[in-house]
Amino acid sequence: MGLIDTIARPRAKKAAEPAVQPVLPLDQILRGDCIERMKALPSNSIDMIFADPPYNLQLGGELYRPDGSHVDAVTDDWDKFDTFAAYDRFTRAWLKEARRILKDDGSLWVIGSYHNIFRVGAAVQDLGYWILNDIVWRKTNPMPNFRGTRFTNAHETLIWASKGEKAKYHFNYRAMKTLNDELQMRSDWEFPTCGGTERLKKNGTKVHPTQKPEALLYRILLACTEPGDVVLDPFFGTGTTGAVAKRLGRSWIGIDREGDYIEAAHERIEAALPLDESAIRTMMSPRTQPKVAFGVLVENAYLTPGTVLTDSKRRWRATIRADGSLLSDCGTIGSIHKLGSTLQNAPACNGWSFWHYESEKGLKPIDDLRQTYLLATTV
Amino acid sequence: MGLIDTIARPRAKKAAEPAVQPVLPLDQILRGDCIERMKALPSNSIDMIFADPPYNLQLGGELYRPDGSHVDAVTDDWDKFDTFAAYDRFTRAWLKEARRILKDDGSLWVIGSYHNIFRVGAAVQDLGYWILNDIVWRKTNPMPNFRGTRFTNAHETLIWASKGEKAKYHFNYRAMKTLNDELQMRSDWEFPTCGGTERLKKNGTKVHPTQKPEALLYRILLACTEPGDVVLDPFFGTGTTGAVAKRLGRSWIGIDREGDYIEAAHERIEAALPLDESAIRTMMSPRTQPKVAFGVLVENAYLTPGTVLTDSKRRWRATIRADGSLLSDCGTIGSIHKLGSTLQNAPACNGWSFWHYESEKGLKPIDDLRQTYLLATTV
DNA sequence: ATACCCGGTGAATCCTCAG
DNA sequence: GCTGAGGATTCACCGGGTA
Repeated sequence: MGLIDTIARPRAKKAAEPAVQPVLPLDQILRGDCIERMKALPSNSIDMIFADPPYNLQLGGELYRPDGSHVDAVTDDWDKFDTFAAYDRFTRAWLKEARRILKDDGSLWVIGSYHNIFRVGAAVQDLGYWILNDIVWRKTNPMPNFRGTRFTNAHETLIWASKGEKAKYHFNYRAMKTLNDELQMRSDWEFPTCGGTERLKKNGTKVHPTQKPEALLYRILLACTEPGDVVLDPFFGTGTTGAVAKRLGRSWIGIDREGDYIEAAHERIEAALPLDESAIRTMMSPRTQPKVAFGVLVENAYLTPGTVLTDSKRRWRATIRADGSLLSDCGTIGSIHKLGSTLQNAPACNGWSFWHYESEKGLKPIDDLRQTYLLATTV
Repeated sequence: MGLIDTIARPRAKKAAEPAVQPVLPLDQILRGDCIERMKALPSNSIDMIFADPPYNLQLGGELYRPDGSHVDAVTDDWDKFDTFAAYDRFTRAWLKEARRILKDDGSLWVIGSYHNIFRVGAAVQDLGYWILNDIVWRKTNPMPNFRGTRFTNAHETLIWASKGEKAKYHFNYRAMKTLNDELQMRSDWEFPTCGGTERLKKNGTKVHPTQKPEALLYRILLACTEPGDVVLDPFFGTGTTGAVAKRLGRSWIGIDREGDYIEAAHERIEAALPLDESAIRTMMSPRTQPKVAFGVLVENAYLTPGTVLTDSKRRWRATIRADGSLLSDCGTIGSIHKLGSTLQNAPACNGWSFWHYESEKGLKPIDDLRQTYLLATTV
C-alpha cells in the first residue's frame, strides 16, 4: 500500500453534501479574468483554493549583480498596480468570489511576500475568512541582496484560512506528522526555489517568472485535501497546482489570462504522471541540522562581548566583540576562523577548536559551547 | 580582513541635526497610554522604535466601534468587524505618533503573529512607512498544537520599515554578516523562546506572558543602531528592549501602563551590566572607511606612473599615468572605475578589485595596496 | 569515469555624495 | 531636485566544458 493510500481518510462532511453535484469544469484551464471566471462557478462547490496572486513588487530601476550581470526581474504588466488602494480593490474582489464558491468546510491558501501579504491578510480577515496558520516558506537558495542594503529576502509567506471562525475545515494532521518524522509539522517549511529540470523553459528562457516548486503544493494538497477533491487556482500560471493535483488524484480547475502560460500548463499537466511514494518522502524530508554561527552564541549570552579567548597553549589572545568578530592583542580583527588562520599564518583554521575560553574546569574549546547550545535548542 | 577599526561611526545625519538636542526622558520608563506619552515627545528625535503591541483587543477597555461608540469587552456583543476596526484604529493611532517622533533616518520594528501582523503591516504601509524586510523569528522550542488541529505555530513575524520610500535608514550590513559567519544575514532568524533564568518570575509565575528573548533585541539593535542612539519601546512590558539597549550602550525610553511590569523592568535594567566600550564595536563597512583616491597611491609611490595594470585574467592592459588616470592599450583614458566599465562594456565596475598589479607573489588587486596604505596611515 | 572550473540565475520594492 | 562620478556589492545550485 502506498503512502498516499495509507494517510487518506474521507472528508467528514462527504455524506452531507447534496446528492446532485454541481457541474464544474473539472481538470480544465479557463482563460480570462479570474474574478469573471469565478463568478460563473456555482457557490459552495470547491474544496480548496490555492492562490498565487500578483505581489505588486513596485521595483525601481535596473539591478546588477556584483559581477556586472543583469538581474532578470519581474517586470510583467500583470504585476503593476497604480496604488495600494487599487491593489486592495483587486484583492478584495477576487477573495470575495473565492469565498462564495468555496465549500463551507473548504479552505483557502494564499502566498505572497512582504510587498503584498499584509494587505492580503487583512482582506482575508475583513471578508470573514478565519486564519488558521501563517506558513513560512524558507528558501534554501534565495537570491542574495546584491547591494548589501537589507537582509537577504529568504522567505515567502502563506496564509491558510477556513471560510469562517466557526467553519469546519480539513486537516490531515496524522499525515503531516508522519511526513515530519513523527514530529508535528511546524509553520516553517524549507524548500529550494523552483529550478533545474522542474523549471519550465522555452527556447532556453523561463516560461513564467514566478513558477512555484511542486514540493510546496504537494505538502499543501496532502495537508488539506483528499483524493477526488476539487482544487481551484485562480492564478494558474504554468499550472503547478494542476500538475500536483493530477499526480495526487485530485481534480483541479485553473484560471489564467495569458495564452502562453496556458499552453505551457496544458503540456505540463498532460505529461504529469502519478508520483511514486519515495518521491513524496524526499519532498517531505525534514530539514537537516542547522549550522550554528559563532555570533549566535554571543547573541544568546553563551559568551559575552569583552570575553578573552586564547588558543590551547595561550600563545594568542583575542577579545570577543558585539558582532561575533574577534580583536587580537595586536589589533587584528576577524572571524574566529579568519583570525585563527591569520595569527598562525596558516591557510585555514577551524576557529571552533582553535579558540578556548576559561571555564571553571580550565581552558575549554568554544566548540563545547556550541554543542551545549545545540543540545539546549534542538528538539 | 585588513579593515581598520576605529571608533563607532556616527550616524550619517548627525552633522545636519540641530545643535540643540531636544530634551528626551532618556533611560526612563514612562507610565501611561503609549499614544498619549508619545504625543509629549518631540518630533524627529528617536533613532529606532521597537514595538511589541498586544495581539488581542484587551487594551484596558478602550474599544470603540467605527461609529465611535464604546465597546464593553466583557458584556457587549461585539462582532468581528467591531473587533478588527477597533484594533485598526488603535494600531494606526500609535503608528502615526511613532512616525512623527522618529528621525527621518530612523527605523521601525514591530513584532506580531498571524492574529495581528497583517493588520499592522497594512497600517504601516498606509501611513507612509516603507517596509524594508519582514523577518521570521523561528522558535526552536515552540508550544506544540495540543489538539492536533493545525500546524505548530512555530514562528512570529517582524516588520522592519523606514520612515518613507525615499528615506535613508541605518543598516549595519557588515556587522550582520560577521554575526552570521561571513554570510549575509537572512530574513529568517532562529532563537529559543524566552525561558530559563532569563524569564522574569515572581512567586514562581511569569511576570509577563510574552516576554521576548534578549537575543532577538540584541540582533535588532546591532543591525539598526549605533552606540548612543535612542531606542523607544512603546509597549515596554518587562523591559527587554531597555536591558539590551543598556548592555549595548544605547539610550532607551520605555512606555507601559502596568505598574507591575514597570517595577519588574526597573529591577531588571538596574541589574543589567553595560558591555565594555571596546566590546560593543562591530566590523565597519568599507563604505564608512576613509576614502582613498587612486591618485593618492600614485603620489605616495605605492604605484609608479608607467606601471601596467591588468584584470585578473589578463584580458585587458592599462598604463598608469601621473595623475592617477589609466591609459588602455586601445587608447582609451579614464579613472580606474570608468575604464574598467568601458572596457567590459558593463554598467559599472569597481576598479579597486578589477585592476591588478604584478607583485612578487603574482597578480594582486590594487585594493591590497589601498589596505596597506590605510594600515600605514591610520592610527 | 571523475573532479574541478566556470558561467548562469532566482518574486528584489538593492548607493551616495558633490556640484 | 537632477546629474554624474566614485566605488561597493552575492549565495546556492545546476549544467556544461575541461583537466
